[in-house]
Amino acid sequence: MNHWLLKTEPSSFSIDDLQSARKQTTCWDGVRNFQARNFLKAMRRGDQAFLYHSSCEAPGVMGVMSIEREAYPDLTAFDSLHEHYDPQSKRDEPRWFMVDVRLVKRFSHPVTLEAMKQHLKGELKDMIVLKRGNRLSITPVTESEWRFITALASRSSR
DNA sequence: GCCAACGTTGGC
DNA sequence: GCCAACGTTGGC
Repeated sequence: MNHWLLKTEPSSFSIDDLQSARKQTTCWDGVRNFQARNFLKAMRRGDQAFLYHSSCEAPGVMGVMSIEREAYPDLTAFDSLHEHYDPQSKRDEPRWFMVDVRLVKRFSHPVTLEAMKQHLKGELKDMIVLKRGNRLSITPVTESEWRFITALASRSSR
């Protein structure tokens, strides 16, 4: 099983939105970056992913999701009225993909970016999302990073 | 609102 | 294939 981190701006889609979604499941659409897309396509059913809030007051990991459906064509790319429309993505040759995710656990105490930065020289020194200038909306998370962050979340909720 | 960092585009 | 210009991301 692999682990991932998926960014979202809470002003457009937040963990609240996922929690109130039917079956607490949604399609993760709108990814328009090739590297991120390739990670999307590498996801397997049962993989787990952090839900990360970016561009907000307190950026950080808000909870855990599971991959419910593996990559399939992102339909919003075909819709000329959609803000994520991409005329270069064709139905018979899709350029962009999405997966379905389900909320598994909402942290009672999110692991903030600030908290993660405390470990920049330790356990999280290689974490992609913490690297300067990082803009990738989907990144792999190593097994040890995953364990460390979930431990932080349970520790701070005591 | 600012600005550094980065990916993409397009002219050559 | 290079690279400048441009648009976007995201922390602060």
